[in-house]
Amino acid sequence: MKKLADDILAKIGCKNTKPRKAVIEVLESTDNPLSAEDIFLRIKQLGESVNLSTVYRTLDLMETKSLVSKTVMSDGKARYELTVDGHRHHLVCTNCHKSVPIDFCPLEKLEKDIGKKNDFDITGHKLEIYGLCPKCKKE
Amino acid sequence: MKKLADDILAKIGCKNTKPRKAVIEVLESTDNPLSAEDIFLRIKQLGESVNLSTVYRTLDLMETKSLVSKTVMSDGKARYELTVDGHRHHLVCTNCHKSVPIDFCPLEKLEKDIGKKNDFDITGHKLEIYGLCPKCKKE
DNA sequence: ACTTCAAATGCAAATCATTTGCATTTAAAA
DNA sequence: TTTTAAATGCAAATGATTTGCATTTGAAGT
Repeated sequence: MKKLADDILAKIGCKNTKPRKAVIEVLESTDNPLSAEDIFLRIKQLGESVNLSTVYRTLDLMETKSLVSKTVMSDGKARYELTVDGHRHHLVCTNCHKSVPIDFCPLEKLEKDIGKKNDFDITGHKLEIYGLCPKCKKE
Repeated sequence: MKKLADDILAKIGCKNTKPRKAVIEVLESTDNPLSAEDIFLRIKQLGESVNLSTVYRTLDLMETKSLVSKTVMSDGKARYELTVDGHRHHLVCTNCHKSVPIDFCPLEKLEKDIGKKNDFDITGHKLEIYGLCPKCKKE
């Protein structure tokens, strides 16, 4: 079977290595942003071995190619997610740090106007909504 | 003359010290988010002396009291700004890192609906719009 | 004003996510 | 296969932020 990971690596025009495939496959398998270490650990759980540096290098590479978005969260760690299926925003629990993707973007229509008004060439945006998730509410 | 810094410190109920006043005054004097080091350097320029640790401690303190908002930017450094006059979003130049405050918030009305839909207690959000500023566009 | 003491500061050392240098390995072009 | 630039692993470096601790200081009570 053909894997998305292979397509992505082919598109970037870089070597199709096992560590890179592993990183992409982990990112594919979730809809929450993951930290480099999350990804590292999940790869290990799958029985493979990668170096954390390589995870970082792969993520950086993909970010430069706009295939991954990087967001530094308030805990000081960055979270990464595939942008292959369009950008996405999240509800983030301020207690347990879990996040839930939301399916719309209030910026899409506004960006152009804002850009014109301020003479900026808008290239993107980042939005996160914070709160307490159902579980943490109860505690 | 009465200073905002004094009011703020009184409100938090903590000691009114020179370093803390200096941090708040620097934050008051700008409408861009500043890094801890930015603040540290500006205080020095004003002829005063503070320790960088103290700047961090003051910012942390104020963040816990919701008087300052902290945003970790993609360069890995956090930027801080007063929230005294309500929260605010910014246009951030991806080239020179300058930022311009924008005066509206597309989330205000939507937050409640999103919260209900996902069973979250929403406490806030963070939004940044990226692009090239007028200067950097030309280069 | 003076005393007292918890709170705040300064300094240096520690932390921790991320980055980097370099020797070794590997994908893929010839 | 052979070749070679690109990628990896490992350990050490980096850099923003945090922390431990001895010293200083604001402000509450006298």
